[in-house]
Amino acid sequence: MSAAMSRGFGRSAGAPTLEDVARAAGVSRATVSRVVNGVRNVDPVIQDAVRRAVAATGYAPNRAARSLVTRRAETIALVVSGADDDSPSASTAFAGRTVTDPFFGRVVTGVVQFLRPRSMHPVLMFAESPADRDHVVSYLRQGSADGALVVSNHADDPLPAQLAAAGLPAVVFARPALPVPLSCVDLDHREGARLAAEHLLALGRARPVTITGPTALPAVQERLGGFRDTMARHGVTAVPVAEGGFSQESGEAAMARLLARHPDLDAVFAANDVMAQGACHVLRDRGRRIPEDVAVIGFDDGPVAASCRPALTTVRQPVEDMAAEMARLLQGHIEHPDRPATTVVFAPRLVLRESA
Amino acid sequence: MSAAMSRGFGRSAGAPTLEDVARAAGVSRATVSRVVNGVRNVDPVIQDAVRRAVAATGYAPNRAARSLVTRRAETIALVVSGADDDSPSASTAFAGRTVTDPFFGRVVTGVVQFLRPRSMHPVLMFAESPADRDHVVSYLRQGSADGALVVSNHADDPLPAQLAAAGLPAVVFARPALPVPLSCVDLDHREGARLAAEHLLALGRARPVTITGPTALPAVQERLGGFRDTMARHGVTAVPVAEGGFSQESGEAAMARLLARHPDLDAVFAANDVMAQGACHVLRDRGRRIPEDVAVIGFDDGPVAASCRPALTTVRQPVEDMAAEMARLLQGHIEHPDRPATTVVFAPRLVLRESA
DNA sequence: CTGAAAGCGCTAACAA
DNA sequence: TTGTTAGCGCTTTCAG
Repeated sequence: MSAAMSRGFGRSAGAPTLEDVARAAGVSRATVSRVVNGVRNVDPVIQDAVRRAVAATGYAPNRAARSLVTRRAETIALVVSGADDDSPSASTAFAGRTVTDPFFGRVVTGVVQFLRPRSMHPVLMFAESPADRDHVVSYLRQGSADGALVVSNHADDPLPAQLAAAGLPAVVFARPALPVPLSCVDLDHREGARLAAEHLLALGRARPVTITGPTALPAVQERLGGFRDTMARHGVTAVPVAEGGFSQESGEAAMARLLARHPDLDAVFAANDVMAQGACHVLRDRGRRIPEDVAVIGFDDGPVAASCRPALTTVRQPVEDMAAEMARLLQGHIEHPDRPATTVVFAPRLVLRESA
Repeated sequence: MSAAMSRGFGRSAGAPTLEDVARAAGVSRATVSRVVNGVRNVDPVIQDAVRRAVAATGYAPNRAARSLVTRRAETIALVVSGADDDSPSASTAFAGRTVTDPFFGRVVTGVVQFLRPRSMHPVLMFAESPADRDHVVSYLRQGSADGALVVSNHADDPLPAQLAAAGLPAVVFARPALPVPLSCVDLDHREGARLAAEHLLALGRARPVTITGPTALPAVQERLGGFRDTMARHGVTAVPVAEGGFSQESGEAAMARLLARHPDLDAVFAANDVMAQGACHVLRDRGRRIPEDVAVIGFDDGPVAASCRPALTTVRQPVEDMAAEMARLLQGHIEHPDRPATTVVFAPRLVLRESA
């Protein structure tokens, strides 16, 4: 018996390997591998012996070694792709806005909901500069992740196109401004706006205004279009608009402008809950009662909607479901590389609370 | 020239390997490896040739292969470890609460702040059941990640102990209820509570009450202790207490109870901002003006603190800095396995806004 | 049904 | 300074 063997399982330090388990069970590496990976055609008796040996040695398969041969990382990247940030503090500020955004938390929730049962976990990445985007691409090309889930908060984010060009599996949240040959999940924004408009109309409001998000976003355009069209169809031809940036401050500013120009407004449709909340603050400060004097409807139904006062009536976007669907689509593309890109559109729902 | 070689770089499909680059540059694999990894002692001229070949072939180093030999995943796990969930919907509900919690977003922000410059990315994991925790441990033992950053929201989370027992590098956010030989970052909770108490005292409030978090948490105990001690030192001997669960609803309920028993209260110190917000709602509904009739102070200084009305005066916890420090500590433990565990305590700061 | 053997792509001694 | 070589631990034909 060699010195090495007399040391026990052949290694004094380091984790036990297949080799160690094989020796302990008195079989070959191949057999242990088959048992560990649940491949059929293994004698139950041997199977048992192997399992015992695995437990005895405390064996854990080495992921790198496995990936090297299977060519699968069993990991996917969840990329938050923001606008290019030109500010000097870019490196420290980065996606703080986004990460703190409850919307992001809901996306994570949905993605994890799908991944967890499959024992997979997302790698979080932020891309806000050309260098970041290249990094994401090379991360995937290195095989560190099998595919990417992209959530952009910028209208013409170049990342989806880069990913598509590199032939990497990816799925996008919300249809990009420029069409890209990638699968994506989206909401029927027009329908959401219609829901809001009809509710306001049913409430008898005839002087509505709307606070939009950055108009470069297709989603923003559709919400605006859907709202106006529905109002027009019911005889309300002019709907004053103020553009916001999805932040509470921008919502406050937009509301203030709208109030100055249209003091007689009786309803507000904001492109997201956070801006709606900002609008509520301004409205209250100006002495308007909500919903008596002014009805307010938000969009998203994020955590703030229920926790602010008055609680927000809003158009719910099933973000968790959408995110889970993204993960499902991505898995499909990873397993079937030539599956064509598809778009899955979700239906919004009006959630009635106190503000309208 | 062989058929294989005439096909170009030797492979009709698959990503280019070191071998391909070496051939294109007319050098050995080892040299290419040195250039790619920035190792010195390589002739500048050759270095250039290699770089050119890398660009020409579109080479990207295979992470699995590298990890296999370096024994480093260059990845760390960010684990959100919740209480065991017994509800039937556990698998779908999981850490939704936590992920949507802005606190979590701040942790991610801080961790990424440290990791990003190092081109590393965190893998998100949730652990809420014994099975989940075992999974986290085996994930690390497989070498999928080099270490773990643990954020528990449960007093006696067994995960830190499991990690320590397995000898895996890990750092914990907030000192665990049971001492564990792991590094951790924490806040000086007593000091934070002292800050709040002194401010209330300076405001002339003499009938304060406090809404705590789950009292099993050491942090909660210290905030309570610090608040009471400071009050006592200034002659306020009895401070009514109501226990909450960190949620807005629990804050509302606690406030209602307190109000019923002590209608003459003139100040509230809540263990977090969310409960403080809930308290404000109840106070307002009962006709109390804030801060004129009742001064309210929260804890954390999360996103809600600034966005609710009245904006919350609160004790700021530098979560981002703490999270970044966690990552830094973890890196130290990964690179120097026998470095002893340490605890880094951060100082809180009082942020004055409108509520007190 | 099981074992032997050939790599996956890369790094790191060790030679030259 | 550069090349040669030996694996890292695993999966997977291919024989038996």
